Amino acid sequence: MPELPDVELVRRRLQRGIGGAIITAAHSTDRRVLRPQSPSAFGRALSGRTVREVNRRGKWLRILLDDDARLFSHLGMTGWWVERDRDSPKQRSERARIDVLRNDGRPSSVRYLDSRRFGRLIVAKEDITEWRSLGPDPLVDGIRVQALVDKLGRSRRAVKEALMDQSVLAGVGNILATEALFNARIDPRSRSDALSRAEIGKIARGLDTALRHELDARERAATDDFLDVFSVYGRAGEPCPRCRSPIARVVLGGRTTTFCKKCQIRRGRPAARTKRRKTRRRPAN
DNA sequence: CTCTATGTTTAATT
DNA sequence: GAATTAAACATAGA
Repeated sequence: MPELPDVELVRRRLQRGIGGAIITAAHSTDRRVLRPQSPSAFGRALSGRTVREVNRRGKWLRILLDDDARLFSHLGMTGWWVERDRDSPKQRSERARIDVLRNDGRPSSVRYLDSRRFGRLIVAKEDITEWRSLGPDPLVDGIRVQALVDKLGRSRRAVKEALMDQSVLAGVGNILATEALFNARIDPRSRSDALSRAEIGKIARGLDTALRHELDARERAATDDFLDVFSVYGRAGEPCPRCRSPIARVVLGGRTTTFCKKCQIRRGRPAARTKRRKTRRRPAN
């Protein structure tokens, strides 16, 4: 579930649950999620510390501690944090837990759930490269059209692939990019550097609209379940909500992309590439 | 059984 | 070198 709106919701939840609290215990034994750190380092770095604040940039969360150490959390594809009673049993997908004593005196516990384990937990003394190399965050920094023009105008990739580049705008994933381009009425296969300034302005607006719509839906949702509040994402074959023509499906940058061929305008095509012989790589076994 | 999935990194290829 | 691509990671659900 994690794209920017989901991660922002999780940030607020963590801030409420453990912001200002003393960590009484922290455990994780999952070497996949902790890669490449040792499970003992996780507990050692967190236990006894006080949580100063919980921040977010793009899809990364940062939990700042009183000794200036910090825990970074990326949710991958299926990661999620939940607040539970301290004695609440471990779920199958639980990969880590942090138990705290809040300053209102109430004990609490947050659990990291992640069935596929694409997510990561990283303890560090300073900001990690993955965090520092993120582009501007649409909520934290706002979306500046000129910055987008500078970046998109220099890329020859399909505009949707460029939008999902975390150094262009942090937090834009497959859903947001798909929805933003539908709102902007621009074909996701358009060559990024073929777009006019006005069109990039429309993408910025479309992104802002999609972002607020999803954040709003997340805020009022009663559960953590996947929310289907999208115009075209996941709707291949269904009628376009604007013109009723069937929604098309293509693959860009390895990700399923849906759009309306009728009302999303194409601006140039991706760079011509020489045909390539079909080759098969043997799986690393 | 097959196919798909909200993300990122890595190795291979142009 | 850069840029682009498919595959890999691991699991659940339809």
